Amino acid sequence: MPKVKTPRSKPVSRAAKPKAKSAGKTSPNGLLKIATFNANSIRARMPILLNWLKKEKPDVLAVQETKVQDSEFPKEPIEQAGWNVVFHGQKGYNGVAFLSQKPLEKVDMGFYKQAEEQARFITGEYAGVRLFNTYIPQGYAIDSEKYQYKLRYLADLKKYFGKNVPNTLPALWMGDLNVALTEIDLNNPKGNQDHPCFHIDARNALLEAMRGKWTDLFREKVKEGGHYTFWDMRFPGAFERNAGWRIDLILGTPPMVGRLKDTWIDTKPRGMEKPSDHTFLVAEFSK
DNA sequence: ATGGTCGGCAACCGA
Repeated sequence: MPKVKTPRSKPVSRAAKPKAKSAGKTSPNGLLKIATFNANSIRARMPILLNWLKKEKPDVLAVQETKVQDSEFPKEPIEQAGWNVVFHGQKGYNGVAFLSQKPLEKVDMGFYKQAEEQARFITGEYAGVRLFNTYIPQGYAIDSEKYQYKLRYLADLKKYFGKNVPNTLPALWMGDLNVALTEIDLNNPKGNQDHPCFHIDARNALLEAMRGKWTDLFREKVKEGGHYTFWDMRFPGAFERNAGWRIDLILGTPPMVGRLKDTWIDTKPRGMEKPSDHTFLVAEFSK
């Protein structure tokens, strides 16, 4: 297959933009800045997380795979750094959180009853925008029960959104969706037809959950491939070769598509501390 | 690359 060799730092990187947004805690450009990050353990990623917040000052950061039960969640260092935080997790696996400048309102831990599903979903409202933060099951293998669980989870979310999110509501659905929607959203589409994150049933399940309601905001602005948010750590040099996947997404309802000003994948935090396998995705909206 | 590396947590599971 043709290898898409895109230098990670070139397009859509923060470095290419004028640096005028660094003073004060609130973005001086007056935009609503929303971000998402799969931390793969929030405790292991605390330095990179706090550095990033200090530098980027988003209004809200959605975090997935916190991998910590609520009693062990590192609430104090986050609050001492000046951020509000709500979270829900379980021991060792999954777990989601919102870090925000102002407290979120109407926070709800989930629509499911089981602990695992609850640890994959959190919602709240910020500045009149309803936010959904999900960690979609990875699926393990397409012939496994875990894959069926993934498809079911996406089908259940579709129902939930159908009931709770009218298209006129300003809303964002973000997180680790664990699905690359099209061939340009992963480095090796031909070799991953049967991968649980690219298999046609997973793609269709996410498309179905999105249909008529949710727009992939990064793809709305950036039409070329080669921009990824995840690189599998098990493949040596995956990051350097840009052998990645765009599976972390920020989706918006029509009002938020209209308000979208900019969106980018931040490659700069890598190397600051221990590297992680996912990186930050950001979107800015008019208020 | 039919591989390998992390993180959690204490033997392997999950990504």
